Amino acid sequence: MPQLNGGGGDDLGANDELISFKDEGEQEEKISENSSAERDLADVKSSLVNESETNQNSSSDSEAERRPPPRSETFRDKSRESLEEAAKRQDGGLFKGPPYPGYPFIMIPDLSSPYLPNGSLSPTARTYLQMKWPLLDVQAGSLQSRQALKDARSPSPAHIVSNKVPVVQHPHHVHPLTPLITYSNEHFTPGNPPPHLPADVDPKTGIPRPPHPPDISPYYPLSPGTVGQIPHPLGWLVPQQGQPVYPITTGGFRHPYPTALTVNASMSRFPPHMVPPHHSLHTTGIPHPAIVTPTVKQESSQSDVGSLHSSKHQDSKKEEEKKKPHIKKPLNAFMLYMKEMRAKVVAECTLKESAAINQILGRRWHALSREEQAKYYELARKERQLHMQLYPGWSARDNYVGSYGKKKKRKRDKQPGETNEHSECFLNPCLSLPPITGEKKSAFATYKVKAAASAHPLQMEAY
DNA sequence: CCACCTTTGAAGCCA
DNA sequence: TGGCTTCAAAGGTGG
Repeated sequence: MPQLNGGGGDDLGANDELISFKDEGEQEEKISENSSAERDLADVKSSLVNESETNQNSSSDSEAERRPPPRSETFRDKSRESLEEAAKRQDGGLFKGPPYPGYPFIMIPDLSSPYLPNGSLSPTARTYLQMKWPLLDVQAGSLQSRQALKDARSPSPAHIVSNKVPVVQHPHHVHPLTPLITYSNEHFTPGNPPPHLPADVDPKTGIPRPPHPPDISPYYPLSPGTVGQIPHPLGWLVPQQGQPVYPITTGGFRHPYPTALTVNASMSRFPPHMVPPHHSLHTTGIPHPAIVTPTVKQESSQSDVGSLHSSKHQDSKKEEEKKKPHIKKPLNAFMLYMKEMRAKVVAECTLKESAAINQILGRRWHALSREEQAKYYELARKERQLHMQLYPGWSARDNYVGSYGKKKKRKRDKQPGETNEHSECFLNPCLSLPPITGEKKSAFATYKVKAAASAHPLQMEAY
């Protein structure tokens, strides 16, 4: 059941993602913490040639073996524990951060008071809240009531508001949708704001500013100066460009649903009834990029080509497909990571082939610390929530074979250890990466179920 | 022109 | 319930 049911209550911690973290072992954690991304790539570049040999000799160093199966229970226990501890800490004084650095979702035990006693925003809180705020807004949106009702932890609507107000009023905050709208504003038409939107457009960026409710002062102060006062919490997402709030994407990080996020931005500012239903049009009337109309998506009806179908039938089919636009799946954490890092890897490794890049990215993904991965997990969770908001009736099943006329993806008939890495490695040392696909997948499948047992309501219902 | 490759994660499907 | 499959992005490659 794709319905969002627990989005409101999981705000504190995205437990599903918490348990999604691969317990890579403390040893590897330390290693990854000590290694910067750049160094990682450098390592990949410089040592991968030998690494393939090393891996052969020391199979124990393989990804799969180095990382024991996720200990979801322990992990969750730690999470709860640290949550409580974090709460104590916040009560007691300076918010010093989580006792378990690897569990960033519990950094902010109380969103209603993300500030330090001196009034400043806790750095960690700041970082988290910028990812959190959109969710708060979402909460206040269409799902607010039912989520609040469903999850006892979820604050009442009043609380939601009260949560939101102090947060958004903070003078140093950045756009609450920052994490989500860092992808693209390419669909914004600065001079032509949606009719329902107030013509409050940032003169410099052309980004429509959210309205400032009379009872809420500067809701999302997007003035560049303000935004620039603090480091962008999602610098990992935001290319260092002139537009910190809506950095674009060329090349690197084009969001799957830039307009969706824009919609979310709008949604966050508008009452639930204004939230667009699950159709392909954004509130601005611009088709949602996550929605690929069959005419654009070549693969939609290619199976019909050469068949005996009449053009009439094809036309009707096209019409049918037009009526049912293809809504893409929300990106998962790794996909988001790939989007961000691809350009960098391409630049550093002088590679262009995505298969090769993805291998590197996959490796780097595993080298990320939990904190770093947590950002992407959290963002992915936001993505899913937003996606559910935008397309309440959508299900991944809709994109399954047959439902959209897509061809069946070819089966992967390679054996687990049988990759073409060697040939590619010959061409490029960056590609000497250990094959870890099968093991990881099954490992994930295994712990996923465990995760479900203790997952937050969002996933609990799915299982 | 389009499937394939390659990665991880989410979710669907099936026994 | 567990395991497998599909899809999401990306862009070069090859049939």
